Amino acid sequence: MSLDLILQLHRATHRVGLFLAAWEPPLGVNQAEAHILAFLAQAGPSPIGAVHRAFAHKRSTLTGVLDRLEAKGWLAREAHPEDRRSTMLRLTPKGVKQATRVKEALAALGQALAEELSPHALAATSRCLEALEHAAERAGGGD
Amino acid sequence: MSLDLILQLHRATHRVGLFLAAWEPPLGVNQAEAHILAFLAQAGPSPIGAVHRAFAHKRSTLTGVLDRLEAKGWLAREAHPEDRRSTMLRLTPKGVKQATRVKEALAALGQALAEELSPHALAATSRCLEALEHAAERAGGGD
DNA sequence: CATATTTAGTTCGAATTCGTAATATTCGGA
DNA sequence: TCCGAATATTACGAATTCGAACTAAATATG
Repeated sequence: MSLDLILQLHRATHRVGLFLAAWEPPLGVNQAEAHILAFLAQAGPSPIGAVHRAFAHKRSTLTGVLDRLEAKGWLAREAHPEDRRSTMLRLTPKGVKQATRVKEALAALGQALAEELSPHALAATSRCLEALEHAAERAGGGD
Repeated sequence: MSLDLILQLHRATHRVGLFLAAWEPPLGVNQAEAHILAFLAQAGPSPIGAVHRAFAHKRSTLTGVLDRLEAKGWLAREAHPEDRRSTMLRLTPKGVKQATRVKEALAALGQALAEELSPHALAATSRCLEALEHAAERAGGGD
């Protein structure tokens, strides 16, 4: 049953957090911060809303996470050129360096995963997670 | 790349939380509590260690969650018949009722998911998540 | 043009989770 | 029997997340 799948999803997410926490030398970021660094490194400068949609954090939670990353000097809030309500996020050079370390850790996890699963299986999982997101969103989780 | 997969995993987990929070009538539990109720309903009376392994919460966190569930009258801590260090968790009748509601919500999500994906795809995802858990655990996330 | 609604983001207090250390009890093996 | 490991609790401050109210800017509506 897919009840198990949901519980498994939760467990796997926790385990990824433990994995990142155990990385040597320590990354110095928690899971939320790590993911946002990785996202910005990949997507380039992005409005806050894009990050919000990418992770489905509460907005207030996201503000706090961004505050911390900014305080560490890893990202900067800039004016959005086309919408003065909005804020652009850009990694600083130090932030890029930090994001690289996070990506190394995630890549190592991906490597370990790739040894056990075929690319086809990974792609199938990605599609399934996407379907899960859509299903959850449609059925009520709209923020 | 599987970097995306990890980010996607995080996003999907959050969306499940939003889905549960939006369920009507409100479940009255947060995600951690909901999952533990569902787990116990499915597994039957279980030692705390089993729940800990099932979700990879910090032990101190788990103690707090169990305290709340016990305070609400949904579960009881009982002596373990074979190991007097350990504690068995058993849902009360009220807890069973509550767990049923949680399972209905999760089943609805599973239903929405099943409309988009084949059982085969769901099974493949389950295997992939399992591999991810093992990979993360081996590579450093041992608690 | 004036007003209402929507969208983007922050603030702040409360609830939750975490990290760590200390304690107690019991199990299992040498 | 004795000692190390395992199971769980407690305590408590710190860090994180959340919920609700709020500001400000853009957009829609009449």
